Amino acid sequence: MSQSTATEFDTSQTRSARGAAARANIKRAALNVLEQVGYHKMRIADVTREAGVAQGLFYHYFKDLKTLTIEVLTDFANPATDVETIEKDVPRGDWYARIYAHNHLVVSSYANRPGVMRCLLQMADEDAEFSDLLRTAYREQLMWLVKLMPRMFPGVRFKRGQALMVVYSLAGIGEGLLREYFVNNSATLHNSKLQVDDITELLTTMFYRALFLEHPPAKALKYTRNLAAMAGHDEKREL
Amino acid sequence: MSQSTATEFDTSQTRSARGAAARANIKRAALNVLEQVGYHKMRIADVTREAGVAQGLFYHYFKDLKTLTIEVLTDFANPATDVETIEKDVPRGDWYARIYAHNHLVVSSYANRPGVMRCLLQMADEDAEFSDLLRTAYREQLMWLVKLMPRMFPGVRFKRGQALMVVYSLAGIGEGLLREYFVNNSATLHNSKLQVDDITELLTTMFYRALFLEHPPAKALKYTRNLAAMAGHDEKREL
DNA sequence: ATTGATTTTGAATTCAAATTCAACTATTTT
DNA sequence: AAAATAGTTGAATTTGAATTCAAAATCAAT
Repeated sequence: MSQSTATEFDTSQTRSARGAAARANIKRAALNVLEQVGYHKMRIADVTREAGVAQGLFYHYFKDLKTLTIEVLTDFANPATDVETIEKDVPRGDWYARIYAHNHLVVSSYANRPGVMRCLLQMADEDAEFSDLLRTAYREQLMWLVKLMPRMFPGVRFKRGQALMVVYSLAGIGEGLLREYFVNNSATLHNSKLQVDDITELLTTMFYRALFLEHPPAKALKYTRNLAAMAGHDEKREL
Repeated sequence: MSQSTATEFDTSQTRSARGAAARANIKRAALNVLEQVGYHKMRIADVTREAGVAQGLFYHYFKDLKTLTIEVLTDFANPATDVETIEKDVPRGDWYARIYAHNHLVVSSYANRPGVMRCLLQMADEDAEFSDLLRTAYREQLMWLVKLMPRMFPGVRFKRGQALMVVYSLAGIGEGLLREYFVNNSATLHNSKLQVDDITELLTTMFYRALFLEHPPAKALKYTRNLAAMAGHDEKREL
């Protein structure tokens, strides 16, 4: 419910520029604390210490930690939802590039702010309203593909809701891996020292393969080009 | 740290069958509470009320909520990790059936105890040791496939760690969908009224497609047979 | 430079929930 | 059936953190 941008006034909010700055300062501090310790371990004292203000000031600007956190996380997540921006450099009809662009945004977010990404999940798990917000945004992101599926594959007579289910399953390709790689910092996965680009490429490749039953065009690939030969199902090689 | 099975004695644990029963009763109650309200909202009073005992009794058997929860969740998750059992009905070399069997277990768990599945994630997020436990088990599950990849696809020269990354990305196919479908009870997804079997089939199909660049054998399919035609990338149909 | 509004402080208070424990009950042993 | 041991109760206490608030500091306007 609370609004998205930084400087507005809403009864309990700021009356002057000074106040707005103080309020923003607390939000900045909160983002740091969230990144470091996560939502459940965060305390009001942590935030005010990080902000360098007295504990009581917190209540001048925010109702409670949850309200503050939701506001901070909403600010953080909002830019990510603008499909226009995401696809701005994508050539028309270049599906690989299009999927890549979407994935790149997510992978970057995980790479840059793993702690905050973790908090998005924590808060979605905590608060139904915030959960809806995120899930709706997520679904919107997927809808362009869902709507296209019937035209993309005119030979398929999709069942009710089936295209959506397919896209959701595809969209999951990244989640587990990114969490394991960036949030949990899995030593096993970090054995293969990968950059954001490599990971994005991997996810996009797998997505593309499941969607089109084709490996993406070789010219677009670096890290996964060698996987083009990963195909066919040789009955003779069992076990 | 704490051990897995129900009836042992470990200083603070039971000295008689009666005690063992009381202890088990509290665990049973805890599982119910976890299913209903989740870990973060669970209170000791909730558990003892559900168990029908006084609050003080809790401390006779458990150190704190976290210890109890980890024990309960470990009991819950353990049966799921036995690869032998999972694959017992799978014909040798039937990859579709093999992947299906693994997926079926996960989908069933989500369908039967969505709340507890949610708690697994909550606790993994909360406690590093438990997180390691789950993640290690998860990785072990994936390893059979990882180890097989080089023989499966002799034409591919895998880079260091690449097979693992590929398998992790595939394994993620289900996660987001299952969470959305069962934990969040997404109205949008529930539009297509699906059974456990259908969902398992969908996930398996997508997994199979990304892995082999082939649609699974039609005879194995019901819900996703129509998706076989979802293939090829027709350059002419843009937008 | 005085006034009035806004911001800031930090110690005191409140609060929800965990934790303790002395007394009580049930069961087993001798 | 008395004694010893184990299990159980629930009211009283402790804990840790949120919340309040009277007083102090800052700032903008006249």
